[in-house]
Amino acid sequence: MKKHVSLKDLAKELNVSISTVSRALKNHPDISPEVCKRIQDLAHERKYSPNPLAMGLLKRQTRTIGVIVPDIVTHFYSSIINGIEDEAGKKGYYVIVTSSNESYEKEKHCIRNLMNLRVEGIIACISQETKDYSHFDTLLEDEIPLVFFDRVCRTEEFSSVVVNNVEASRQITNHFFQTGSKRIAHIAGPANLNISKERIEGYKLGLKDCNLPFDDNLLVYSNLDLPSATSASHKLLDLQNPPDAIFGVNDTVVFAVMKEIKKRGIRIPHDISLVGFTDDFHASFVDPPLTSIEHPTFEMGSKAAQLLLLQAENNIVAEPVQIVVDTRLIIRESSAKR
Amino acid sequence: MKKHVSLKDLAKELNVSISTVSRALKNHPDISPEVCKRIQDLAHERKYSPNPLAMGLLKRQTRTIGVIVPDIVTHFYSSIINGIEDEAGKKGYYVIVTSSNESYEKEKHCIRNLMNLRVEGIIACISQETKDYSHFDTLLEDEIPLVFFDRVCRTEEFSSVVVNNVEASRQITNHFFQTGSKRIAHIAGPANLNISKERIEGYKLGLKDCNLPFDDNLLVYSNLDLPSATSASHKLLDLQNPPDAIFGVNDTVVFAVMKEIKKRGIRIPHDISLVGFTDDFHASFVDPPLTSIEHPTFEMGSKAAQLLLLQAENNIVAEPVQIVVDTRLIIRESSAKR
DNA sequence: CTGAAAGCGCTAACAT
DNA sequence: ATGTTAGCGCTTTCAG
Repeated sequence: MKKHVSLKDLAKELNVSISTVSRALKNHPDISPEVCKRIQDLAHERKYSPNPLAMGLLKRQTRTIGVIVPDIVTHFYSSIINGIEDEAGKKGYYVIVTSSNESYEKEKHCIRNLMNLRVEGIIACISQETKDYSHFDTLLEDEIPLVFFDRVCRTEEFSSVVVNNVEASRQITNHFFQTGSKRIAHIAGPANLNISKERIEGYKLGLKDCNLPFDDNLLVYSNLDLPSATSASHKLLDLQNPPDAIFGVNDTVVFAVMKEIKKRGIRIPHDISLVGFTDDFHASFVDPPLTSIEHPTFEMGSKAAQLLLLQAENNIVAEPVQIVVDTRLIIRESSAKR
Repeated sequence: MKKHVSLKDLAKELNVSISTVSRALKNHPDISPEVCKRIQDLAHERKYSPNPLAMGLLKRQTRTIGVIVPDIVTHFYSSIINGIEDEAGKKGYYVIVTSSNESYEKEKHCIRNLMNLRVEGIIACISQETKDYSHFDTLLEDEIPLVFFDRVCRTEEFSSVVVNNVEASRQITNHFFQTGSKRIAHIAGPANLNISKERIEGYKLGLKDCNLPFDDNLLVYSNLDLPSATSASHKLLDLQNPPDAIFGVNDTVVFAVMKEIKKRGIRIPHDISLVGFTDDFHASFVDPPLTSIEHPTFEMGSKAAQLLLLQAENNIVAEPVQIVVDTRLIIRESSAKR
């Protein structure tokens, strides 16, 4: 790699001082127009660009923010990253994306890494394993802004961007009832996650709305991977009195359920209605097309970035706020019993 | 954001010089064991970590590599990014991911950005719009290693990781013939891309293998987005003598075709066999499950990173090599005519 | 064994 | 209007 041209190089070539060059490139009024032009021309010719490391060292800032996602290949996360990068890019920030792979240990590692890198803030979605939240203390201590999205914790201390989980799953439950389902089941995520708890709460509220009893057998827990979701669906389908409707904590889980249902020759939605939760890009391509809760992912990402950059740019840690974005139930054929 | 502790801070606290601290932390043999221990203990207590900006400035390296993808939400790319990050992480490099959004202008912008950031190398997949390749000259001039993957150019000058495109689409064509198809169509990508050209070449070779004539009407071009793919499928389905088999340049295109076919009540694979090309994670979830060419995406990413880091770490621009990874035809129901 | 000094590239206060 | 200097955090000669 060749050495990039520096102010010093330009200064030497033009027989002026480094500070003159520095000022000229910023159109400082003190510099005489001709000198200014000569310097700018040469800088342009030599393709000068300021060294961000030197600037960062001087200004004690890296113009970089870190992102921690449970995984990067799920459409939900990559789409949120898209929103984050868009917003950050507009403000001249770089984004370092790291993945916890749903592991608590890796999550801690990501934080340490990003802090060592001197990011000016972190946007995170906690891993499904994370039950202890003390690893975020260091951010508080060092006054590094942190914004959570989707899966959150310590919301009194950190800002967050979430969806109306309770309302959304209540809506799903009601939708099931309105389309003729009576035994509505829910495959929840890991019990420690707020999204799991809130979606369960909405589920129960929905049952109440419909005057349906809560049946213990119809609420099962699953980790957020295919094998776990498959075995969760076994639990439901093997019941003596199986459900006539299932909704899962997210689309990935529901895709697995769908596969299992088809394998058994059960018809969707005739025998069992099925609804997902994040409206993955592919929800409309599966067969039958999946009813799901549409998340404004890009917007969630850009909002989280806005929240973060507001703090990073002003070098403050603001009072925590929580932005709740609205979702929308997209009704497709998987729940069209009637 | 609080100031991170520096060597200077530690030195002051212990009444020693900065250089002593620096040496102690590296277990330099010159430093007396007790002093060494005292320093290391304090450093640990104060959570000292070296400032990467200062190090980078000194060593003229950022330990950062840049990635340019056409988009980040497509599973193919996010999975490759996964492989890149894994490999880079192991070697202590950070990864900055940027997206061209399939735009030539944005691609140029990404390169400029990454170079200004002083990345030590770039891994790129060119956008569908890119027909002129001179924007990569600057990398050559500055001797910054560049590795292409999937969609490549200037392979005499830059290393690359690609798949056996010709062979794979030849295999698809033969598979169609063997399962009873006679009028085999191909939806190709933009004509400027190597992947389009090579897949067309394999298609033609496959036809020859099967003694099938090449029919101009059965080869249509599409951009790599849903609307364009939809209109391409119209062209094929509206033919007086429509095809009985279609394969597309990638899965995204084929998903769009599938939707269109279903809308018209045509049966897959009974009336038309369908085959994709990247074996997107979701290929097995659509209905019917999609036959496709499985790409070892994670491996492609890590191989590209290996190729790049070998150069970055040794600060050389090596002789270009091309790694061709093998793909595998995964036969599912969308092409199971018999 | 330890410290002082220079320099990586840059800015800004302080000369001139 | 331009130059000099100090310092951001670190390593590495060179002195002692």
